[in-house]
Amino acid sequence: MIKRRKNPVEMIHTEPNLCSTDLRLHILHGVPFFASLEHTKIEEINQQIHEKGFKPGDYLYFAGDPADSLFIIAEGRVKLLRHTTAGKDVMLDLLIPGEFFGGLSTSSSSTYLETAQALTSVCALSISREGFRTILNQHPAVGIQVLDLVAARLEAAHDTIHQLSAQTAEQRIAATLLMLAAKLGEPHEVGLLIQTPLSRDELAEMTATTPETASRVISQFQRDGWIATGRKWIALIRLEELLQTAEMKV
Amino acid sequence: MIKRRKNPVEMIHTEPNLCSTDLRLHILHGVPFFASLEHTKIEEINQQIHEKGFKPGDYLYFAGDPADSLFIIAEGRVKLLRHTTAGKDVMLDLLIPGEFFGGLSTSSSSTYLETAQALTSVCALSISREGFRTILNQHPAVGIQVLDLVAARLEAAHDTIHQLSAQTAEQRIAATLLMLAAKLGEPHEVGLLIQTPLSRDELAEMTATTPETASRVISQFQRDGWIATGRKWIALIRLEELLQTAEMKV
DNA sequence: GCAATTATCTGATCCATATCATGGACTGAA
DNA sequence: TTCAGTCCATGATATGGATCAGATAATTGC
Repeated sequence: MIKRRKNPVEMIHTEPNLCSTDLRLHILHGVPFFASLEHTKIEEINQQIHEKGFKPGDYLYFAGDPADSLFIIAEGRVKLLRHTTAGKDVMLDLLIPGEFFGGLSTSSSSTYLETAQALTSVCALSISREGFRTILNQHPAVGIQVLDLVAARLEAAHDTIHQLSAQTAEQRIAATLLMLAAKLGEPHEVGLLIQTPLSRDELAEMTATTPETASRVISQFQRDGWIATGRKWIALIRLEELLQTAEMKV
Repeated sequence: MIKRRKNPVEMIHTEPNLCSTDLRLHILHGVPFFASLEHTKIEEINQQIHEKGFKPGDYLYFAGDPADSLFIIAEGRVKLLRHTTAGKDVMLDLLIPGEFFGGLSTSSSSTYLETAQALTSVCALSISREGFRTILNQHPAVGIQVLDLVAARLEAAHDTIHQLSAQTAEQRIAATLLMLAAKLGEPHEVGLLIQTPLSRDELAEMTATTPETASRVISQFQRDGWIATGRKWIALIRLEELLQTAEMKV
């Protein structure tokens, strides 16, 4: 019987409301769509940026709130959720430092459609929609890079629609683990560790399954030796087998 | 027993390769992201545009083809498909005149991820990716409008993910009929006619169901008096009941 | 006008996963 | 160290929809 290990996921320790100026500038420089800007431009942008800290479980905003700000994660992890009227949550994205979310809603939709919730301690930077629009007008190269990133998200959403339409729960879970490892994976003695807290509930939210189904599949993957896992953590060991499962013909 | 009617959907008669210059300029003026450009600019853009005609069933391009052009539909209807290895098609979008598709793939994906297929006779305009990028660089307002349109598509894709994750086949079909009526609906004596050829197979492709399930649900909606339907056509009669079905708690 | 083909409808059966329930293990606070 | 709360694992049962099959109706081509 495989003995469960202590949770190897590092809990990110950010004091709420403690984003240093150095961290902000470091993050802003690292944001892909500002990469084409000069240092002085980024410092100008920094003047328009607000910052806020959140504890795990805190909500950055709710669906239905006025969509007046764009957010960028400086530290921590955030999930974007849509709620059903039956109370079931669907996780649309798990975001990491440097990623933006929130105020891209078009003018025809003046409220947030998703809810943003902190998975860990989070420091988030925000800029008003007007401020962001001004940057887009003044710097076409920024607009093109944002367009490329949103187009890439649209392709990823189409991947998900494809999976949900034609794949089994096991295939979707295998594919999701591989996607998370590509995004958040860190080599660790237990395997390629997905470096974020990840409960069976959250995995179910991402794969259109229930916690019970996620638990059955994850347990089977562990018995097969493909992953190592415990409470709120998963590390991949046999990526090749997971890849074959994800791509298997139905 | 409800007697089936002759197909009220008008078959669009476009001679392949016969987009008049008038039609081209009319369409280019109507494209939302060119709305901010002056007439002389649009005529300049018209110089870079190629046109091509397609018969129903023809493929504009296949998944895996080099992604070198952006397309705009001048006339007709096009569907975007992703194929599974098991041969099941998933329809991601049904596009109408004025809508663009194709060459927004980011540089990390140099081939088309979807297949584009003509549902009717189609006249399509195309411009190279380089040409389109030049327009974006020269006209920031165009880039911002394209960004808004792609962001709106991302929201629609998230809607679909939400539906696929948490709704029944009947709810998804009701929601899809309403979406199609909002996009393509024309008042007709049979009801609000979805003005495109639409078989049970195609409806199944859009709703992650099978043609048999689509047929059962559509027959039930007709028996309930909510729609009128026949071979390859559907008209909505009781939109309120369909809306309630789509939003019903699971 | 008729035959062939295509599209739709309906029935029977099967299955993947949800639902409901229970027990065990781990974590954190007192 | 203990206990309450949370998370996970597993079993039994129910169900929505897929699969397979056959019949009927509409359309198209000769």
